[in-house]
Amino acid sequence: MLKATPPSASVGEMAYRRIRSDIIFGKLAPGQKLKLELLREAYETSVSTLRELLNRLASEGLVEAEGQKGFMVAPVSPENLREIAAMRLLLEGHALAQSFEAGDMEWEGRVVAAHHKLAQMERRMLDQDRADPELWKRYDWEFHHALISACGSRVLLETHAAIYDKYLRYQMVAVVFRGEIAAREHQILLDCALNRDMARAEQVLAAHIDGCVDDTLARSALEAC
Amino acid sequence: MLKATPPSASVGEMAYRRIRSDIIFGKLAPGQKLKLELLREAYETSVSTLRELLNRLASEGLVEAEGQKGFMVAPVSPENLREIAAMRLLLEGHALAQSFEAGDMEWEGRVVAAHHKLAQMERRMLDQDRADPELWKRYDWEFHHALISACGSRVLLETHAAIYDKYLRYQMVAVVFRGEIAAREHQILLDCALNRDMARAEQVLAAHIDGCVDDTLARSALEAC
DNA sequence: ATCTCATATATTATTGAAAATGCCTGTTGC
DNA sequence: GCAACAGGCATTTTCAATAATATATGAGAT
Repeated sequence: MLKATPPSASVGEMAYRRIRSDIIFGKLAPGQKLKLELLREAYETSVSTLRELLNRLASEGLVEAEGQKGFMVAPVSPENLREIAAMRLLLEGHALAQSFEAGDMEWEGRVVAAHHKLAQMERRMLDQDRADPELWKRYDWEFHHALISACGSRVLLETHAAIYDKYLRYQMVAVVFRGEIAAREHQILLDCALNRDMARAEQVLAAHIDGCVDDTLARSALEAC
Repeated sequence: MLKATPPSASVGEMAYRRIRSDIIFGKLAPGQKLKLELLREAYETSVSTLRELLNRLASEGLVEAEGQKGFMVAPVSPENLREIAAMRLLLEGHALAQSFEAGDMEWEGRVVAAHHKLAQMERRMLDQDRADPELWKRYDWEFHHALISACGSRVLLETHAAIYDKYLRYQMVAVVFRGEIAAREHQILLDCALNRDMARAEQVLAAHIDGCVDDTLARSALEAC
């Protein structure tokens, strides 16, 4: 997810990242039609290159591609959010359990480091000082990813990453900041990780995700979709 | 998965299905380099169109796309098979439980119908008479899909379908036919569904999948990868 | 007024060619 | 003999133009 830009990247790869990011962070609105000609100007690339990455995004589920009628940003709905949240919980919960089993010292280091960065950021966000949602969400991702990084399954990690990004889009369209609650839950998750307390971790993770879903649904006009 | 060809389909869509099928059924070998020019001739389409669907397949994980070096069929490995099998079990098990909860009469009908077709096919396979692995595997898919079709989550069903196809490729590269065992397990799964016996279903499903994995690993030269 | 059909416009899907990049080979210098 | 560099070939990546398809517009009939 949102990898920091690797040294060199092809034109298509750059455009892919930009469009993907613009969808996730709501600059391209859900349901919006994606006209090739307009995108070509906006992202400075040719239609063929565009079609390549739009197909990729369609396969990921961030855009829809009903045949012969072009592309549009994947629409959002409360049901879809709930399904994605449930999916995230299923994948992340399972990965968490396996990570707790297999995690070594190296893993603990990653978790502690990621939590430190996230916690600092959360403190800053609460001070209203320099709120940078994109960076904050990157740290949130890095923490959750670190927690499950010892699960031992690439397939699981990749599937989780794909779902996480879709989940993230919902959070961004209704810019939620459940600062204090989330921060406390992150703290608890860290403690659970270090003590390998899976039962409590699962519980907190469920509350963490469900809470965000409720918040997102409540604060946005999503119900009206 | 392997939808029966819809009435009209665009050139790209046709080529996509053919290549996808050729990968899953082993006509395009794992690790094989996919040269645009050769594919263009073989599938009678242009490079740009090809790149569109190769990008799609790359996003699905059936081909790899290391940047500036073209495409190749996704390689196989024992670890990857085990990860995919574990993933299938996680998704299918969860979906099964929810399906058992929510399944109505309509669902039971679908399950019974799908099982009937599959059972007939399995009988035919055992007679060595007209062995058609592609059709057999389609029915296998339809049965497993019917079982979880009442789970209530599109996201879950789509994610499961993607994983199932990758799993299927492993079965095809080492054409396994565990006829009698699989048939009996399918029968038990049907009974469990009608009786909503989730505990036993989970158990059988795990054995079903694990058994196939062991068989695939044992019968193929996959260990050497 | 509204519905239908034909025409025109806009948009997408597909193609083939040009530019960029990686890869192999053969040669030169040490 | 071996390593490194340069040139040429193979392949991929990107582009702009053509063909196919869908959407919008408007005239004529009911």
